[in-house]
Amino acid sequence: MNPDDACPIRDILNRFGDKWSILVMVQLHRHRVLRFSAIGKSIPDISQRMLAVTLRTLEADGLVKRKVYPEVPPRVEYQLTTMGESLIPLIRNMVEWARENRGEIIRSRNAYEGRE
Amino acid sequence: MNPDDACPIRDILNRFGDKWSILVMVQLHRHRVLRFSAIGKSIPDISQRMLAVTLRTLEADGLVKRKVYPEVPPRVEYQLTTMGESLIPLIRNMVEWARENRGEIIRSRNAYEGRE
DNA sequence: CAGTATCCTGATCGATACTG
DNA sequence: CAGTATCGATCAGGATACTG
Repeated sequence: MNPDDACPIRDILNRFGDKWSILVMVQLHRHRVLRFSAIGKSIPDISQRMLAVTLRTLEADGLVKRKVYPEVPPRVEYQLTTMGESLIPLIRNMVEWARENRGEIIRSRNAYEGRE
Repeated sequence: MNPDDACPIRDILNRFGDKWSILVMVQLHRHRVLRFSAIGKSIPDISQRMLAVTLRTLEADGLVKRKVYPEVPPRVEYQLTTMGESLIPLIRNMVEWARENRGEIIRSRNAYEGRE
């Protein structure tokens, strides 16, 4: 009843409400481990900047682990942490819900447009 | 072609990534039915404008039903649609996850700050 | 009461160029 | 390869005032 009940979600969920975080996490989950450039290829329309920013944020939150190999040329590998993996089932549920309801939402939007 | 067309999750989830949609839906779920001003009171820091905008979007998407009573002064009641209700369990899971992991995320953020 | 209409600010995001 | 730096555009969101 207290609005604070939903407050933790605001802080946390806002991170995944951004444009790329969920997409990056899904790719990392699918491939287990990916290099920077490989994530970029798996998400063709993400810019280098936004990929870096997104990975930095996910890393800071402890959802993604970053491992640097001291080689030349440099190699950096990313993978989900245990906490990051624990979020995957929830993301999957959301995707599933979106798939099931997308048609109705689109229809509703069109109807709403037409009624004014 | 818009990438949102190909990726249902981006189109749908972006709506709930905004600042107020989830909070409004949670309030409507808890009270079953609420008037405009009552939602505002249950979410003290939402502006009148953002409440109206959020409700309009949720209504357009078919997640919230709006009922106007032809009275003076006007009375308008909002409640979740069936589709809106179907989203509540997923939101609850997200809130639950956020509660369980919030501590670790905060600690991770602090550690990340300190390491550079 | 239940909203609109304006105006404005800060954040988000993208393009481009550059680097260890 | 794996980034960072800089700039500019776009947009979500807030403050305030007004209305049927």
